[in-house]
Amino acid sequence: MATSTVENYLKHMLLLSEGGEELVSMGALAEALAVVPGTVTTMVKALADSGHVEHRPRQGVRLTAEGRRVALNVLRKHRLVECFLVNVLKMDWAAVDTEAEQLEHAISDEVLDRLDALLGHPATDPHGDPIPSRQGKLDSQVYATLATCVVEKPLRIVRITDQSAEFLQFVEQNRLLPGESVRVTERNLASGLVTAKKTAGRPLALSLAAAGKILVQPTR
Amino acid sequence: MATSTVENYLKHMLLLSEGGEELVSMGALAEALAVVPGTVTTMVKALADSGHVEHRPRQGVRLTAEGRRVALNVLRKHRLVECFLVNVLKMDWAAVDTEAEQLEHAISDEVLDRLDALLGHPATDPHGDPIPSRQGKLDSQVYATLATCVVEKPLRIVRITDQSAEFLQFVEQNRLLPGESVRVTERNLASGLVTAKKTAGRPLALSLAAAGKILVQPTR
DNA sequence: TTAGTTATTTTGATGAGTCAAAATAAATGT
DNA sequence: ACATTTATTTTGACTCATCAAAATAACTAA
Ligand SMILES: [Mn+2]
Ligand SMILES: [Mn+2]
Ligand SMILES: [Mn+2]
Ligand SMILES: [Mn+2]
Repeated sequence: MATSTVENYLKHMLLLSEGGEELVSMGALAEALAVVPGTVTTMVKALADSGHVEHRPRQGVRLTAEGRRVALNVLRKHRLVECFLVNVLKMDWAAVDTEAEQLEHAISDEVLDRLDALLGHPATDPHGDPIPSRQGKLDSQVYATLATCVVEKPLRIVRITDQSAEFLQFVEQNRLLPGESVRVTERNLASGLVTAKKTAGRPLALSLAAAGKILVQPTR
Repeated sequence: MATSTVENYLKHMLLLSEGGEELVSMGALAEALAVVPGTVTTMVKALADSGHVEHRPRQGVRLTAEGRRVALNVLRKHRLVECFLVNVLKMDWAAVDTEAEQLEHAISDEVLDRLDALLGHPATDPHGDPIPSRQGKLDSQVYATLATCVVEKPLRIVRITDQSAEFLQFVEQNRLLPGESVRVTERNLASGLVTAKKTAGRPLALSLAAAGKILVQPTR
């Protein structure tokens, strides 16, 4: 069995490659895993030996089919556990990522299946992040964000792509949760400000950086 | 935070001392943890340095108040997780010990509290093992077993003190689960055999060793 | 081109947890 | 009392995951 360290390396490679085939840089991986770059180089060489990744020295690293399989399984555990913590245990959605970071390595495939059934086979976790299927299929649909969407068009929030407690609390405070309706009333590239408005409520100002973390789709 | 290795050492010391103050031998601990005795000596010295245990060289080891506190918390997690797996996820009671062995190190105190509430603050786990209270109180009541109880007296099964899947499956097969009524119709020390009888059903033969793992109390 | 900047790799070291095998202490039996 | 058996401790070695700091390769700007 893969150690939790190995599982974390593989999961973060999957996340950093956007689910695709792109090479992930050593630096990005070091940053994501909070270790120094030299550590990543060492580990990646070991992962290449065990057949989980393909290492292109000085260019980057990519998951093999086997590495991707393991990574998807860990990601599925992470996101289903988040669902459980929020929907069943009623925990704060800003706190569950930290919890799931540990639990994703501790639950068996058997428990995973039963959790999935208990929760009714959800497609996304509480942040709108897609849950890989049991067969390893991961939704890779590309969405607009509050930083890139058409102005004045009515939108539905589908996903928040920042797991930090601070940002998630801000989102909750301002009722910008997945499922909510919203529209952008103004966007000023020069000042870097986006103004969003919910059907009921006063306009809210966001930086472009913050707006870019809120994924939306046109209301059908 | 204690590593999961440290948590396992402390938890097994608690179990091997029967919750009391007795010294635990290095050999017993090595056996329980499936490591060689030399490893235990090394680890116990480290645990003594960190204040979790008191080591009497060549005699044994015992938990300090702090070590006991940590051990009780881990044991509480283990047993509450077992309850969750059996009562909520409907898993086989013979399989949950292995699962809980990992999960006991991965869940936070926050999740522990919420699981406890979800389950309705159970006093015992699916095997009848007492769950330490949030305050660190552990029921230490001494029970008779099918190997020691009075013959022909009506009894209620309260606990199975063997976590092995084989034994638990045997117990389940023969409906000797905690809560069930039973009485011993015969006990032969020479042959080492105990005959137990449920109100409905044919008599069942058990070795003294097996009978000693089934804890009972007189039906009130 | 060439010098400087940045990313990556290499090297040497560390801590945690483990084992094998040798050394030692304690308990036991005659 | 002494030799033998058994439990424990010590020693030296190993794996995994990590860091600090030096070396190297690759990119970038003059
Ligand atoms: Mn993790
Ligand atoms: Mn999430
Ligand atoms: Mn454990
Ligand atoms: Mn149990």
